[in-house]
Amino acid sequence: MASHAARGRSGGRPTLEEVAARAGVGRGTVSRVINGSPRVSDVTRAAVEAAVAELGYVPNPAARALAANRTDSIALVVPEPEARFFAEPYFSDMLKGVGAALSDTEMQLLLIFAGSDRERARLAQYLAAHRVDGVLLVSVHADDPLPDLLAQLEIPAVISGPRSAAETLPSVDSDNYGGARQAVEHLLSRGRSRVAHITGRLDVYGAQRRVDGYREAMSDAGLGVDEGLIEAGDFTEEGGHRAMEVLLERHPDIDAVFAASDVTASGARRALREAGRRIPEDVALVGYDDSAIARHMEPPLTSVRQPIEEMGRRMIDLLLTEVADRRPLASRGLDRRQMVLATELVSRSSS
Amino acid sequence: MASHAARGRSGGRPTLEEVAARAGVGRGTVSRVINGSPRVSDVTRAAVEAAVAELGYVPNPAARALAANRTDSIALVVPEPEARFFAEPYFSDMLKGVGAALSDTEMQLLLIFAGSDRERARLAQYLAAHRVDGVLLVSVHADDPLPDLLAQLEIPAVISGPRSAAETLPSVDSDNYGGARQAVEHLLSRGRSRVAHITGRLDVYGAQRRVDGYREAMSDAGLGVDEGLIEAGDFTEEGGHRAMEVLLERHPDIDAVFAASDVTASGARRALREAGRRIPEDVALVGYDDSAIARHMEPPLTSVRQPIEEMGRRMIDLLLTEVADRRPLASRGLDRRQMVLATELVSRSSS
DNA sequence: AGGTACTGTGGGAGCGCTCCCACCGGTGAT
DNA sequence: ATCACCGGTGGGAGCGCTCCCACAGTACCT
Repeated sequence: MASHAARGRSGGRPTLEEVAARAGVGRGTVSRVINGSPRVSDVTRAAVEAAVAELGYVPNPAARALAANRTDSIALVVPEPEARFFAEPYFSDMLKGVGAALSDTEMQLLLIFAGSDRERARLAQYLAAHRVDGVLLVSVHADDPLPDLLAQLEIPAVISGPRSAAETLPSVDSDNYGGARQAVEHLLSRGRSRVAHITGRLDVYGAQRRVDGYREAMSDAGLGVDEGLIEAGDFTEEGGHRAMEVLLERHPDIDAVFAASDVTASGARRALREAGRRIPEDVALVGYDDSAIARHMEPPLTSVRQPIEEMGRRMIDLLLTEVADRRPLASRGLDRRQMVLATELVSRSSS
Repeated sequence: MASHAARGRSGGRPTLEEVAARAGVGRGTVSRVINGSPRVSDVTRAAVEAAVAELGYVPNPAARALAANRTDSIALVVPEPEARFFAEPYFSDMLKGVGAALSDTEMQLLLIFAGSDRERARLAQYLAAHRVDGVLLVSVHADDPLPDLLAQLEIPAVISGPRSAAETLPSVDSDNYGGARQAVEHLLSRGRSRVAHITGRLDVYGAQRRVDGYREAMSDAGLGVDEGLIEAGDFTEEGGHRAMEVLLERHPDIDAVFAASDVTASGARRALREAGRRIPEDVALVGYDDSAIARHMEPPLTSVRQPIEEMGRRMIDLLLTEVADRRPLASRGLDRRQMVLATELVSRSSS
């Protein structure tokens, strides 16, 4: 009869109230069971769970969000046009790690692109409406206003790749400096000495750190730093190609290249081939990211592996902590909030 | 003073009520302005808009969802592992079209992968909670239970690529049959006659239709259909490679291949190269999708272009109509709900 | 015996909207 | 004048939850 009344009344989805009636308990108790509170006796819990199952009850997320003031979803914000998102394996790996970390959770992930001004305006609106409990920021440029907006709206955020050495947001990064050193030291250990570097976009802090690593590895090896061996790229294939052409023109005797990304290395490889250079006989090549591109290049590309999936997972960990701790910002320490993960050199036949 | 009271009371985000007080009107009126109802005088509207701007009011989506019983978001469901999503340009193009169509709207797009059983269970839960107003289904297999689940939950859905000739869901498709005919007729017009076909996954209706197109084009040309010239692929590079090997073994005299996707064609190309066949001199090759792969292949690949972005846009149109019309399903006609878009052959040097 | 404490429970209040009905005054038909 | 009607408006009710306070019951001290 209770069941009949419950089902009959609405014809639509059952509510908490109906489950409560069915189980012969109060609303509060059902809510406790649904939310896994320990303060419910086993008997009652079982009765409620039975009622939930019989009625096919599923909580209404809108009601929950309104009452509890949380959405149970977080956004992965990509401040790039979609095209780059698909082109660079970095993002798909990141998404994989994030997805994995989230699959144990009730949290829903939203993927938001903010490449164009229009998309950014939309995003701002979205955030202002507090449609997410937290934000994962990937690939942010130094002058991006997004972090400030987030701070102003008091939305917890974690950034991958700090914007500078003085990053205030919690961040997860790989050791760009160390990775670059590994790459250069590897090339030097192979007997190369005219090692060039094609950088990434220099408004990305990680790209700068790779340059630092390159410089110091060269200098520590007693080779000094020839600024002419450094040429700016932008993480794209085309940028790598162009930079390599410039470098070859300037220093035809280059015997090794450290490129700031695999995609960049792929462009460099093309330029090297066009110039009749053999890889690795004439010029050894090392990339960064250890993406699918590296494995499938001809010859297979030596590359610095960043634990990107792992980074994604760590970012989620940090973010969920931020979201859970709703303590005032000031009372929190900056202790465990900046993490740096080690890189690994994957040696293949290009070097 | 009103402003002071409004801001002072909560310290948090302003509410409709506070905007109303500030503008000296009732709640209902503010709601009307926010939602663009025409039943508001210009003077009042201006006053409300001013108050909204001054207070920086942004509607609370949770409250709105609860009261209005809609979420203003739709999901793009990809029943594939993420890897395939990134590997196949089909999805990124689709996403682009969908995103473009949605950018004029208040609707938010969610991207949901349902590759693993675990992800599917999550998705089912998500849909049961009615967290989206509608669903876009991409790349659905014939035996997928998702459409039934959606029907049962009464969630509007649009499918890209009908599951069969008797598809009941609204759908947007490209003319697979016609596209295949174009491809084959093109090869025949180039003087080829031993034309092989590497199919897609045959549990995808579109792949079947391409086979139909191939068969009828061959038969209409008076060449008859040699079943030995048809070999099943699965839309992957590896599948294309394998199928091509089989075909070459069976019919070494093949002089043309129509592959069911560019990725498949890429695999076929590799097998042809390995067998010492030149493209197009010995064997002409035509793909399907006109993706970036086709443009960058060597030699550039002739391919059938599907207007994927356009399909994405049309799907959104259909879906938004479904969502708006909340009429009982029975009272609706099936009239304009199945659309088929024309394909176009892009001729390049592989044929 | 009377506290005191704690577990388990019920249910009121309230989250911020939308929906809808009631109402006001002005207009045109009768 | 009378009435119907309509554009414009205010505000009550209610959406389905969570939060929290109140309170019954049991157990364990003094």
